Amino acid sequence: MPAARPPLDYALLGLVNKQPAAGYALRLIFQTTPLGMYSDSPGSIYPALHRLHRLGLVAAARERAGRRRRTYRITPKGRRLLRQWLDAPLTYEEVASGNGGPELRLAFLSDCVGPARVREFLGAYAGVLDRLHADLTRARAAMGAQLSTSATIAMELGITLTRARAECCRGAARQIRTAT
Amino acid sequence: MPAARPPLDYALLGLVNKQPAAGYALRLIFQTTPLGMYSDSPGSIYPALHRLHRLGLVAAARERAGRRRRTYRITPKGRRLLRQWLDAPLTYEEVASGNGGPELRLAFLSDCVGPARVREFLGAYAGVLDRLHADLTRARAAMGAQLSTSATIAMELGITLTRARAECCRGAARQIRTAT
DNA sequence: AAAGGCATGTAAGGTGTTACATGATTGT
DNA sequence: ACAATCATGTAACACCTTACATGCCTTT
Repeated sequence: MPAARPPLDYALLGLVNKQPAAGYALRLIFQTTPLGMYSDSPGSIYPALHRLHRLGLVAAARERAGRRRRTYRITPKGRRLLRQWLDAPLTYEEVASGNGGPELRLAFLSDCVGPARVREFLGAYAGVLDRLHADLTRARAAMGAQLSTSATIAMELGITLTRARAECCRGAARQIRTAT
Repeated sequence: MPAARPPLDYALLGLVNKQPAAGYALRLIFQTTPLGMYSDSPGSIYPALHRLHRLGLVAAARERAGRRRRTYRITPKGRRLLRQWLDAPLTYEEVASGNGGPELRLAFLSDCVGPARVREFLGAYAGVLDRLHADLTRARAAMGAQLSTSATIAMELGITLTRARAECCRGAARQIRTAT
């Protein structure tokens, strides 16, 4: 199996999979959507596209007409890697780490798999979130009174949002179920 | 003003500010609390402590009795930097970037400032979240139908959680207000 | 013709990750 | 004595950030 790539690579791969695009257009997407958590600066996007190209995950094409521009599209190899990343089971660590990994995968899921898999993913996500919620609740009980006021608030915030996230996932999964 | 430090440095600074601790104990904290979003591996914690020491933000002390261990405590200079980081106004970018910056600051806030400032921070956070919520809602409307099913779900998830976060903040702020 | 946005690129520096390595202390 | 845990450290590598740099195209 190929080596794991950084999140930015998967974000780019997912975007060019949906539709071929140039670096600048991808930067704009990062600036104007909730994907804003990723870089958006030329110093990270262009090197990332170069290494995706070097790895054979995307193909580059110069455009003749108009502006000097390099359009990238995904290759079969890139599509395989993307698919593999999307198919990987959700781990507790991935969810607990709190980087947007699961959401990123969710964003691209429908471009590669059917609604059944999306529903399964949402169910798994909700399940892991339940476990995380239980652990956080336990941790809060253990730390109890030694937390400061604002630390307690931060903790409660984390717990509440974990629960809300799980409920959102279940709600979305139900909608998919009824729509199928 | 001193240069901005990476999030891990502030996390460590906030922890040793509350109570002096050794590297290993700090690692355990990262492993067992919602701070788990930060490293926890020896290869990141120890170098981070070394550079905090080099910068004069923490002081190190070998323990004579028992295990070979190096306990770190915050210095006045470190406390100033921590305070400055906590006092900095919340920016839209900090909130939108979606790394846990605001929550990290919140976690340590009560160790340095009074409840009035905590309340103010929560209010500001809620306000920025409202703006972010409006922008996300607008972005969803703009992208509209060109999103896939799962991408729509991811988008809705982000919007819903942004709102939930704002409500949590307001709820917490109210509790502080009544408790004062 | 000038200005502003489009479009890409690179270099330096710091930082996180992974893997490896060492040794002391405690428990059994 | 042995194992597990405590406790720290380093080296290689890839990555991101920042800053700088270039030039074309479109608009005014």
